[in-house]
Amino acid sequence: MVEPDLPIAGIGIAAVERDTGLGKDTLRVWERRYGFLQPHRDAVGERLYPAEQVEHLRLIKRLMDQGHRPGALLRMPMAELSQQTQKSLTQISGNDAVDWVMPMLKARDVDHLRAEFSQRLARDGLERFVTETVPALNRRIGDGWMTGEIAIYEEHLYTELMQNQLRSSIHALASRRNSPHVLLTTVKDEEHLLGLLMAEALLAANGAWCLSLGAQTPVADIVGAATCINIDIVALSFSSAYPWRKARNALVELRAALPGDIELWAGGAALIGRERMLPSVVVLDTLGDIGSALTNWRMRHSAKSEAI
Amino acid sequence: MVEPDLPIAGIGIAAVERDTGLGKDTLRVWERRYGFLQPHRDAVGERLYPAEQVEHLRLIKRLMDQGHRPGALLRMPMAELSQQTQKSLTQISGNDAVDWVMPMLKARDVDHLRAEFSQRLARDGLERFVTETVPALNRRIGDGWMTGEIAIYEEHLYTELMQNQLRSSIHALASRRNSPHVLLTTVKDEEHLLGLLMAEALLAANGAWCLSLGAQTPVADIVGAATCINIDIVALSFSSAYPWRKARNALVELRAALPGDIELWAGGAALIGRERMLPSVVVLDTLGDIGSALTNWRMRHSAKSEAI
DNA sequence: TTCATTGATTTGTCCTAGACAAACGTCAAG
DNA sequence: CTTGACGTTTGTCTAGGACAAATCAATGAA
Repeated sequence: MVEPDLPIAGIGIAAVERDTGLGKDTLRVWERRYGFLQPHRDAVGERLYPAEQVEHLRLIKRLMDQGHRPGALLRMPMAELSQQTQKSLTQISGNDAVDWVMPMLKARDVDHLRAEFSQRLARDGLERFVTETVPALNRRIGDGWMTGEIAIYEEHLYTELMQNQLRSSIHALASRRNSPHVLLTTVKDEEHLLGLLMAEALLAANGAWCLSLGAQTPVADIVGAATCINIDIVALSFSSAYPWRKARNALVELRAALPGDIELWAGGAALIGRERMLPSVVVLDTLGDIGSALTNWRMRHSAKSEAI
Repeated sequence: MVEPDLPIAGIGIAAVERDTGLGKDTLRVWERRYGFLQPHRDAVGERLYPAEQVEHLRLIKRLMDQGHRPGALLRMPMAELSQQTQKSLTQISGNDAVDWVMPMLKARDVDHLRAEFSQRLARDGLERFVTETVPALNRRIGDGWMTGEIAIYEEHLYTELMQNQLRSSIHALASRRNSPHVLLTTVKDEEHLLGLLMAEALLAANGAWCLSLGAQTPVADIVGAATCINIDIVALSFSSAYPWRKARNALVELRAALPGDIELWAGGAALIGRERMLPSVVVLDTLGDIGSALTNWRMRHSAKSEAI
């Protein structure tokens, strides 16, 4: 009876929300206010977005994540938009040091990718690998996705392989004495684990005792876990795709719910440049700050325990 | 200027969605239809949910995930609700062989848990560990959560530790010749990774070359990846919480989209006893079937390649 | 019995349009 | 250069109506 997969006119609004990260309400209000994007309607009057409009929306989202404001972008025709993206690309790449990843990914050469990751990690050391190589690779992959150079599942594949690499590195590390117990996780709707794993790797490499709860832990659970397991620091990661407003709300809520003697550390692209708006939260602008933040913690902590 | 943290009357609807996983629309329509949960309103008329109502909602969500229907739960008072949870677990437990896990979990003794997992794995071997110990532990943990014996984050904690254990075991294994290339993942809305990892561990232990894409890969991406990476078998996992009808639809859709020479294997509690309804899909009733299914594949495959 | 089909009910999601406040850009004054 | 006031932009909330997908209950067929 149900025989779909006719030449479909588009995808529903929920699917667009999932694919682009733009809320349903936002999509509807853009349409109402700016007359921007008139999706088709199905027999019942529900919106059906054709693939090219979704692509358009993803471009816009990407530029918004880089700091552009919606108002301007929405009035821009598609051509000018891709021109904008080109501009933002050129300032990044040009880093030939990571271009080796693309051919391997295109060739789906999983075994060689794994080997290359291991080799570079062994050669450069975990700290340099995580602070330099991995971010460069991430950017290269992100660009490749933007330009259509690689497909979505290839990005997915890269992420999965890198996560495994990091996990096994972390597993091999032991914690030092006089080091904080750190609880790592992400909040609801933030499912990017890669940034969290990178942070965990650096923390572990610096001797911290780490416990990751994985992605999307409810606030109440974070508080429960942190207070019961004798945790010193709760660390959260927010990817660039995460709306800054939601991140702030989550952090404020968590800070209020957490005992005062447990520190709250947060990092990720979504928070860069917003430190001033988050009092009583330690905002780490870059991965490199983790090391010094840990040193700082140790100093404060040893001073305090000596004082007692 | 912004000075929150007065004795707050509750949290906003977006925060409730984040914490409970129930959609905003759903929360509003429940209120309209069943008069269920009348949250306070702030000065602007926006909903403010007190903590106890959020707790109530989470209990309901939990029971819904176990297959109960909303209609009944929403009319039930809080007391009867917790009674329900009690009932559904007495039919299980009674396995003392895994009771050691509870005290450790209650004591948040992470280091000892890790050690205990490693030790049992080394003693019993990966195959027996995955087919016997882990399922028994999973059941024990599930019961403990239902009885309120352990908190949600403790379950979360257990899952995370066990996943890490399995991942590092898998990492140490190499694939044999004359073994299939297997792509593992779950479909949209199925986020339980533990079952998938258990399957991957068994496959890898039997010499298969495994590639996991993690959870919730879109069907189109699965097909794209499988056809490009020279995959022999696509393996999917469905937890007991997943509606079996949705699982069937996903499998049928995937089977149709996948080239005929790629096999489709599926397993998990959601599929038990439904094999007959899924022609041209290899349904694995128990984890123990994986070994024989692999042997079977090897026989068929070596026979075929000799025939050529 | 066991399995598929039909019809009634439940339940989640989408629709419209109005409203408001937080975030941001701009300009002026210290 | 920084700080504060003001206007604009922009996301999210609210309301009730509507529909279709999922599920339950009962029926008929193998």
